[in-house]
Amino acid sequence: MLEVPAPPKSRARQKPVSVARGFHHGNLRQALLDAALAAPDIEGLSLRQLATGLGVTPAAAYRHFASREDLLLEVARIGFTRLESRFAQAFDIAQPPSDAAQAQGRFVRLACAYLQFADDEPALWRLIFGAQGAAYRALSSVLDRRNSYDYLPAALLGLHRTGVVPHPPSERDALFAWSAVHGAASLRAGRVPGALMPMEELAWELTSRIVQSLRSLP
Amino acid sequence: MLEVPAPPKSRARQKPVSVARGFHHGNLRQALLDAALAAPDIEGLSLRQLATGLGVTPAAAYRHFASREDLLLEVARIGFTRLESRFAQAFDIAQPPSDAAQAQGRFVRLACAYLQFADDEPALWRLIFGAQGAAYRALSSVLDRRNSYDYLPAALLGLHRTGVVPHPPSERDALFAWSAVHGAASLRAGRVPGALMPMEELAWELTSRIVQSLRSLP
DNA sequence: CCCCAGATGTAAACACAGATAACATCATTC
DNA sequence: GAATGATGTTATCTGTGTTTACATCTGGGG
Repeated sequence: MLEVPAPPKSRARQKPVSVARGFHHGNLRQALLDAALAAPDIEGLSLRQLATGLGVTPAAAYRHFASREDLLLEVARIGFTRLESRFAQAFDIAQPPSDAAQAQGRFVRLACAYLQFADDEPALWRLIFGAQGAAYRALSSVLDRRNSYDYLPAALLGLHRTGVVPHPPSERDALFAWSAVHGAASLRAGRVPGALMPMEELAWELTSRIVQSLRSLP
Repeated sequence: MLEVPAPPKSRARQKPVSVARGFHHGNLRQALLDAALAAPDIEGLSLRQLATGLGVTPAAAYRHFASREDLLLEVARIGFTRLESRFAQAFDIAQPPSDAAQAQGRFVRLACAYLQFADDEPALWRLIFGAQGAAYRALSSVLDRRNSYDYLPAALLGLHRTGVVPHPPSERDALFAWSAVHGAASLRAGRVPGALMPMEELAWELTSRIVQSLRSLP
C-alpha cells in the first residue's frame, strides 16, 4: 500500500542504483515477470499494480509486453518450463531403470513431480491448467510437446521393459495414466478433502493402481 | 427458495411485452441468470453488458445480486445442480443392478454423465472446476456433498455386491476413480488431442481400467 | 568529448468495468 | 386511491487495460 512517493527525484548525477528508481534499463521485463511469478493470484493481478509496485508507470510495461494477456502467456510459458524441469529431474534420464523396482520408482517420482508442482506453485498451476487450460492450450501449439509430455510414455515403456507390465504401453495407456494423475492433482489443488493425504502416499497409491490396471488389460 | 413471481403478469393494457423494455418486474434476476448461463464465457462476462443486453441499466442488477461474484456463484450453483441431476439420471436409483453387467453399466453411465457435462456445457464446466475450482470450493461448504458426490461410491459398491470387485470399495478406491474420470474430463475440456475420442468409448475405457485396478488390489 | 539515435520510462487521456447513492417509477395493498 | 416497498434509472467514484505524445536515459560514432 505504500506508494513510492517519487522521493528525492535524485536527478543529481550518478546513479547509485539505477534499478531502484524509475528506470530499470533492460530488466524491467524480467522484473515484471518475477513479480507476476511471485503473486499469489497471477490471473487476477493488474498491470497497473504490478508496474507501480515496481516504481514504474503502467505504460512502461507496454514497452516489454504487447498486452496483459501477453505477459500472462509469458509467465505461463515460464511455469510450464519449470514443470518440465521437474519432470526431467524426476525422470533422471541418465539412470535408466535396470529392474522392476527402479522402473516403478521412476514412475512414482514422475507422478510426485506433477503433484508437487501443484502443491508448490498453486498460482502457476491455476494459470496453466485452470480456466479450461486457456494458457495451456495457447502454449500447446508453441511448445514442443515431445519434450514435455513424453516422459510419461517413456516411464510406462520402462515398466514394460523391466517386466512389470506385460504389454508395450499404448497411447491409451498413457492417456489413462495422465488422466488419473492430472485428476488427482486437480482435486488436490481444489482442496478436495480426500486428496489431501501426504503426497508421497498419494503418488504411490495412484501409480500402483495404474500399474494394476495395465497389468491385466490386453 | 425462489420468490413467487406473480405468475403470468397479465398486463391487460398496452405494452404487449413488458419484459422487452426496462422493467422486468420480478424476473430480472432469472433473466440475468439465464443470460449468464447462455454465455460462451461465463467467467469473462461483465455485469454491464449483461444488463444492457437485457435492456436494463447496470445498477439494476445490484437489486438482485450483491456483486458480480455473487451472480457467478449463483450460476455455478445452478450448474452444479444440473450436473447432479445428470448423475441422478445416469445412476437410475429406481433400478438397482442385479448382476455384474448392470452394475458395470451403471458405472459407465456415471462416467459418461461427467464427461458429457463437460462436453455439453463447457462454460459451466470451466466456471465450476476451472481456476482451481474457486466456485467449486465456495460451493462445497454450501452444498450437501452427500447428495452429489456419493453416486460414485454407491456405484462402486454395486460393483462389489454383484461380484465384479472382490473387496468392498474404500474411500481411496472412490478417490482414484474420481481422479481418473475428472482428469479425463479436464483433458477433454482442454482439448488434449488424445482425449477427444468418441465419448462412450472413452467412458468405457476409463471404467474398465478402473475396474481392473480395483480387482487386484487388497 | 559531445551529441545523437534508439531504447526506455512518463504524463495524460480514453473506454470500459464494478460498485454506490440519490432519485424515479411501478404494482400491490390497505 | 394514496402509501409503500420492490424495482429500475441517473449520475458518479474508483480502478483497469491501452494508446498517444512527450521526456529521459544509455551507448556508440564523429
